[in-house]
Amino acid sequence: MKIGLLAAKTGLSIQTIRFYERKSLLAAPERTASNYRSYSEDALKQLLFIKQCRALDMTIEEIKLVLETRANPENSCENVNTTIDKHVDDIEHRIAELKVLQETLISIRSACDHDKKVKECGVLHQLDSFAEVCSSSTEN
Amino acid sequence: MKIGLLAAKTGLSIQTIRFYERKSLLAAPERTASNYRSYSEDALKQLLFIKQCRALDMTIEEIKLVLETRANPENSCENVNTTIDKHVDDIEHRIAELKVLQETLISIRSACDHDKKVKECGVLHQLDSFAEVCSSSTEN
DNA sequence: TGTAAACTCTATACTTGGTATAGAGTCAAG
DNA sequence: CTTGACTCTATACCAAGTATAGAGTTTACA
Repeated sequence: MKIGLLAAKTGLSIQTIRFYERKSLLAAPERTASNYRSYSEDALKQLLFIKQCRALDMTIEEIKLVLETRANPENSCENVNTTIDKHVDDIEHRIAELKVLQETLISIRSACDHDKKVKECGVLHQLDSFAEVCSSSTEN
Repeated sequence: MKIGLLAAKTGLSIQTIRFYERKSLLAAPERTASNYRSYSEDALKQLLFIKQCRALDMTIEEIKLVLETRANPENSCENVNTTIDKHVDDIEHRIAELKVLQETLISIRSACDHDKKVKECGVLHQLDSFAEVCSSSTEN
């Protein structure tokens, strides 16, 4: 099958498929006489696997590692599990960071309830205050 | 003050300061006879303000908007508040997405408790299953 | 058979928020 | 007077794609 059909079947864009090939996530396929890429069913399955991994927010390097491991059925799957575990950890950290951020933003936002002028805006004053504190502390 | 001192005072790198200038977040400063950038205290305050906004994960475009609004004390602060509100919303969405992701990953991870071989690894089978489902459904 | 639309090819530039480098010029201390 | 620290511009790089130009190919329809 040609790249357009593969793109339609996977829901990925043509450029993304070529991008994955460049990144060695997907083996370079056969070419027709006119130099068009010609894909097998295996390529389709591989792409769907990759898409699933990307949906789990794994990086291309992580996916590459998983694919390499998967390629040999006798391999230990240890580093696949390690990759997933690390990934779970990363996301946990990110969620924690975003929660702190969220609270900070909500607290700042509460400083200006109504539509005021810039000079009276509590939000802007809050954003400023950090700058002032740091500025004076560096003047020592 | 020269850029190295400004970098030390703000905790930003020299390249980042020049980058903000290129992005018009920071006005181009005076230059010395030898073409070195020469910054005022106001530039320091502005940079700390920007740093605070970046710590809140605001984009450069968002910060630019806030800075422009802030520049005129008689302006309404409405769009500053709108920016913060939108930002809170964005983060909320992102947290929700990450939570779903986290659950999916943990569920997948639970499919392989011990260090097995690739062919027996429940994690890999889970990652595969999505591909198989999609693959067969596109064969209709 | 002609031709126009739809498809594919490569190569390149753009995005965000910086970071890192090369190669050149400048300044201060010993 | 030279060495080291500083600064300058310009350029390339990162992730994970997206978008474009300009050329060649295939398919459909008249």
